[in-house]
Amino acid sequence: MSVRTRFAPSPTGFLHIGGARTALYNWLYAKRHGGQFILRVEDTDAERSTDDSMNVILDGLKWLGLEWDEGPALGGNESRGDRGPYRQSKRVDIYDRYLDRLEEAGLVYEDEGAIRFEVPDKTITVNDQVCGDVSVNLKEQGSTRFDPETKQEVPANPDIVIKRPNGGYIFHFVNVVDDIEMGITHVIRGEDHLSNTPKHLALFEAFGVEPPTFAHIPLNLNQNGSKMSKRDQGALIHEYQENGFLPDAVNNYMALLGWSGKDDQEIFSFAELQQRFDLSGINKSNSKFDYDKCLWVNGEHLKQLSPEDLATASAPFLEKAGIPTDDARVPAALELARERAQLLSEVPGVIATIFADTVEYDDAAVEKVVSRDGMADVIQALITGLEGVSDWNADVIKPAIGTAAESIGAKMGALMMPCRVAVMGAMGGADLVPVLELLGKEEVLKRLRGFSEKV
RNA sequence: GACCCGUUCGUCUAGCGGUUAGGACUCCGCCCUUUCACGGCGGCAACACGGGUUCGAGUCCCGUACGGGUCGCCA
Repeated sequence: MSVRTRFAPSPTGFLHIGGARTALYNWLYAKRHGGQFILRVEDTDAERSTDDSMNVILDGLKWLGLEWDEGPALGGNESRGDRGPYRQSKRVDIYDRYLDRLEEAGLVYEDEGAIRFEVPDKTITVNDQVCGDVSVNLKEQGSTRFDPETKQEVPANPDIVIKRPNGGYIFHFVNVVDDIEMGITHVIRGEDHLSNTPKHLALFEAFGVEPPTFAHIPLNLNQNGSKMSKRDQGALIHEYQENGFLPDAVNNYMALLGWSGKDDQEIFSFAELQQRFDLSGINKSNSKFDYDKCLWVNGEHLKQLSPEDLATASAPFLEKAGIPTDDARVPAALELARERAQLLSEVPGVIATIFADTVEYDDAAVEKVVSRDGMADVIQALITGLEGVSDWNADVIKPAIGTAAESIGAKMGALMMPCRVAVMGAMGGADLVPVLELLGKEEVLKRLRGFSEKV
């Protein structure tokens, strides 16, 4: 039987990193085993669900490259796949049919207008692929309830509500019905659902259906050790896109948060993840999100990007910074930028000066250079030395700076930083000599002369 | 509070009875670069605690502590 996994988000208006990671694991598992990845939108709570909030999630999945074989189509009501519809709000007739079956079997009853499913009084064991066997008796466990207000145990009805008085169906019921109807073979979901799973198993049994394989993955926590909320840094997928992360880098980092390839490899291409990912590599304990490491992973992916992909990925950020993407110097500039940027959003900052009409001087950097003795001579030597360069390319420029240094009895190193600040405006940035080449002789001399007035 | 899951450097992790407990991020040195980075090398830093089992426990068992989760007519 072919593997079928699903991601079943509730349309909240955000694609959260926890949800995205769950989607990733389901996607990888399905692809690894040549199966299908299904997207199903759990919008039974009509008041909270809008098309817009659903589309945010769909957009996020598409950005990550987690395309679904079956599910709703972006922006509209069309869907692909023959087991739809893939939005629970459109599946009410199916749920009605399944409820009829439970009624015929005498397993449900009415309670103050709601419909309850009577759970069996016996031990139910979840054979979880990550957590092992977990056993519980729902009748015993659910016979009391903790009241957070009074902090006391109060009597409770262990039978689960599956339909509201207003006719709306409840998560546990629709989740199981849809997994049956959609032929889901493997349920990979957050560990917060582990305690719900015995209820789901009871429903599978009531329908006489063999349940899917379950794998509950550990949760991602924030730096404080509590569940990531949308306010935490790195929590929302669309922010990764805006901040200049590469989708594959985000996938890479998410995979690492809870899964290990069991060797020392940390950087995985998307294709490698598909090859390597397996449930046996999922670890049991919750992890804390580390933004710094996520940045590092992104930087590594940036280095490995082909020149073409780098250009494509950088384009929106260059445009936002006013750098013309059709400038012939852009490819060379991007090569200079990639090795010192961790985010695409940092790329323009590294190379902007190449395309600028005027230099933006960093006051601290200028101060540091200008305060040195003999700086006027240094700048003048640079001007004179570079004026004499006829064939303007890096191989000639660099020795010319050395010669200029000799002319005033200085070492070349003593000229590099002043030259950098004079021409680029700051102590940091892209490799100096290639920048000089890209800038062109005329512009470099113009900047040096302009700077000499500051000295 | 009851039930469930977990616990190796600050963080992500390797380890599946015998290891100088390995790697990565971060941080700090040094080297390379006659600039900024990259890179290379090195350093700091961990088996929650207490009992067992065993010739021998990070690895197995039981407690305790701590963390997380669930206990809805949310998903």
